[in-house]
Amino acid sequence: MFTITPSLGYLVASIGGFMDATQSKLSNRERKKIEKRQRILDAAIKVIAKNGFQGTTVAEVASEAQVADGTIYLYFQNKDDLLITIFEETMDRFIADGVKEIAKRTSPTDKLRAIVDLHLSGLGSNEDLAAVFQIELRHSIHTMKQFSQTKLRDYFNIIEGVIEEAQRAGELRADLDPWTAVKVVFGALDEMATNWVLRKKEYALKDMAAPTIDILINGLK
Amino acid sequence: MFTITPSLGYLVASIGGFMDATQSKLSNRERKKIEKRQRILDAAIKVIAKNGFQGTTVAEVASEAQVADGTIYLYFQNKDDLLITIFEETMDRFIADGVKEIAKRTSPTDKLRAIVDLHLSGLGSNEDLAAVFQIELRHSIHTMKQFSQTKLRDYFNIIEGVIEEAQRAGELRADLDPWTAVKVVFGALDEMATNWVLRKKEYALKDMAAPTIDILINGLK
Amino acid sequence: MFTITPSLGYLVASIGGFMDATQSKLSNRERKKIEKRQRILDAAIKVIAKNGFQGTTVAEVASEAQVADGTIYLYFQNKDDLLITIFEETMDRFIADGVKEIAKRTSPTDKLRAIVDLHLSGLGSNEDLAAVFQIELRHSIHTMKQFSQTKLRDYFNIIEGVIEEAQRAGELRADLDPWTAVKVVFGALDEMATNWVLRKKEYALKDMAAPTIDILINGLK
Amino acid sequence: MFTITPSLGYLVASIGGFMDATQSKLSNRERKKIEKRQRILDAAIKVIAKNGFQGTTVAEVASEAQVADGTIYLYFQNKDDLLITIFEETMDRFIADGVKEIAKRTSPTDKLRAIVDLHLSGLGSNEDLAAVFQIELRHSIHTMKQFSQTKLRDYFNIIEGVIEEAQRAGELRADLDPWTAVKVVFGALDEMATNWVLRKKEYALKDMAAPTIDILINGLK
DNA sequence: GATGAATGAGGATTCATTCAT
DNA sequence: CATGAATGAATCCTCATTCAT
Repeated sequence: MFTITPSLGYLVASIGGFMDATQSKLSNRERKKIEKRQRILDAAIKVIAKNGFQGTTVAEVASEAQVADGTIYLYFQNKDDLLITIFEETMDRFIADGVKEIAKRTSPTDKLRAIVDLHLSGLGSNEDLAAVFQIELRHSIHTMKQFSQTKLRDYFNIIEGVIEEAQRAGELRADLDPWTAVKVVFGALDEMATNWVLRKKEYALKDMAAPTIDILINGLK
Repeated sequence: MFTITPSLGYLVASIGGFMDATQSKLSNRERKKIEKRQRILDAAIKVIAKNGFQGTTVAEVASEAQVADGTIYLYFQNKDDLLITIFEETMDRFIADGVKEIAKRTSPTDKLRAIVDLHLSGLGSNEDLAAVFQIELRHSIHTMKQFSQTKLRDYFNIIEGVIEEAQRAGELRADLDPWTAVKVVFGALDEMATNWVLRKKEYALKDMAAPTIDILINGLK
Repeated sequence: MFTITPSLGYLVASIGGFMDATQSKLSNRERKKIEKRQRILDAAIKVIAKNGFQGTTVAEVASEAQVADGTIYLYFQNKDDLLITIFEETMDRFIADGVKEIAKRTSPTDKLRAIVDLHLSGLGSNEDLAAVFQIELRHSIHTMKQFSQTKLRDYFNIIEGVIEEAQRAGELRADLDPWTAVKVVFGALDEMATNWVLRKKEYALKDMAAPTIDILINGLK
Repeated sequence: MFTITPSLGYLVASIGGFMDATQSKLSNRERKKIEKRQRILDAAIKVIAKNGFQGTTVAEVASEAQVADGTIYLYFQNKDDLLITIFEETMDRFIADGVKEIAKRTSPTDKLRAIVDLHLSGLGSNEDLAAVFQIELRHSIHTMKQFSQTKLRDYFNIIEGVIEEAQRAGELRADLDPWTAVKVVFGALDEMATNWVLRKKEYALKDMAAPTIDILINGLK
């Protein structure tokens, strides 16, 4: 049976907490702040997707978000923090969704299918976010020291957990190193997404889910 | 039998010519220029791998190459050109090597094995080059308009050719779209390399060749 | 009677509008911006007069104006724009003054006298501005493509209008091509000014008005 | 009778010497050097006319003259020296021609006519030279300290001599300050030339000689 | 809280000049 | 004599960040 690794436990909890916060009753002032914060994040995603992170000026994000330059700094520590926040909040959502979908299924192979589906449909539904994720973040993970690779590792852990479970259940070859298998799976998904971004999205990313799953499960079987 | 696609023919020829040129008799002055050019490129790879492309100053490349700042501009049009040249010359070498190795083999599956081997050993033998390739270039392909994706497409074409050949020979499933298969293969290789770079190379990249081939060929079979 | 040519009408209007704007109630912030802008322009005139346009660094203008380097770029697009603005705003003032003085007089010969007077006293009252006008601008009109010769043409048109009026009134020879006469008049004024600048102003420029008028009117009579 | 002012005497002598030098028998090597020097000067005039002095690179002059960059420095001290030489040698020719033509005529008014003719036809026959003279040199006289204004003064002296002679002969008004008259004359000629250069030479400059003389002599009469 | 004017450090690039060949 | 590769000082401009209003 698949169990959430300890390192993921806090996530579910914290996300839950976050959710609660947004749903609880907020004063008008607080609601406006949260909305403005989100407007800035959305503006950042849009602008970074177009110009790249380094090519993006704080001024342009501010303009796109319809706030003053200085306002950005009331919500984020600096330009880097903007990117880090985009990454972390999106990963939180991804991981939470992944955990939830996995919990719904019993067959490990189905769980793997669900991950592939979620990954590609999640990125495929927001072109700008996909561009930021596939291009800008990869870059920053390498450059920025502060960049938490924790979230990424969490995501990998989920996939690994599913694969190990499938191996134990006899649905996938047991002789494979699970970590290598994770990389092949993630690599295939990642390349699908990157390619889709670079090719300017001539097709729907989620349509690539079925053939990808086909090859992967076959290869791992 | 695998045949070099027309679009690749010129490459082999031009590289051959280039090789001849470097081996032919050169004046002292010409030899020095070629050496200095290479010294600058090597310095650029080293510095870009460490600081990222945007984080790299021309002055630092010059200093690393032990030339004056202005000298860089005698050999390259601008900072971008440095990156583009690194990409194109490396790809030329990769593609030429790939074409050569493929020509040596008759079994399509062996050809695929050779590609995986070459890809991972090629990047695994030069850590800095790998970092530039996996991180900085991916980023620049997205941002820079001038970036020729031709070389990348050439490389993809080679892989695609091998896969189609294998399908025709009955060694791989014929029902798969070759282009999707190419992406899965390239994606897996790419992720292996990126992961190796981000994980700071705790292991030898070429050692990942065997298990990767295993999964891929199995999945495509 | 002298009538403002259509192409000049907008000028008078716009200058009027501009004047109104500066006199209307402005917030403190707006007033400061206008003052700072003018301080930069004055600094630029001073420094360019001393070192020439190419010999002038943006840093020196900033230092003279007691602002940061970057501040220059909040008010002007680039270094060229600084020179163009000096030219255009000064010409606007010149032309507006000219039009006003001409309107006050009825005798065409008097109008010509007024132009000569204004031209020489205008330049003679600000040594630095004169240097920029006689030396640096002449150069830039030739080099910079963006340089609007419109203002200069406007000024020429005013002189031409007066000369034609004088010819119609029988005060000046009617057999002369007005355009040639304009060049002789402007040439004389221009040379007076240039000479004064190059000779380091050993005399008052406006004192040259009377003898210049004498020769010109005599020659055109 | 017109007499060469003392300050001009040396000129005629030195020019004579120069002439002799070029006409005397020269070794092949010496002839080639002189030719190369002239090729560089001509190239400089052409390039400076197109790009302005500051916009001109030594490399471009060298390329236009079909010599190596370093060769320029075998013939001229530095970039400035190139411009100064163009000015001085051209002025020498102008002044020598002027002196010669004046000597041929007896009527002071005719002498003035000759000066105007020579000035405009001299500049009008070489567009590039005219551009350099009217635009670039004016600028450099102001900026460069090393710039000898002696030659210009010599030229002015010639015109002044003719005007004084004409006044003594009763052909021109005696009440005018000759120096002012010189400026008006030179100013008119100069403006004609500058205007011709800036207007991209839509007409022949020498055709402006007659109407200009008309106004000037009338005005001075 | 929000603004946006001001700052000034930082970096790519140019080009006159030199000098080894 | 001539070459042209190499130098490196010099400068325009950008933009993240601050802070007075």
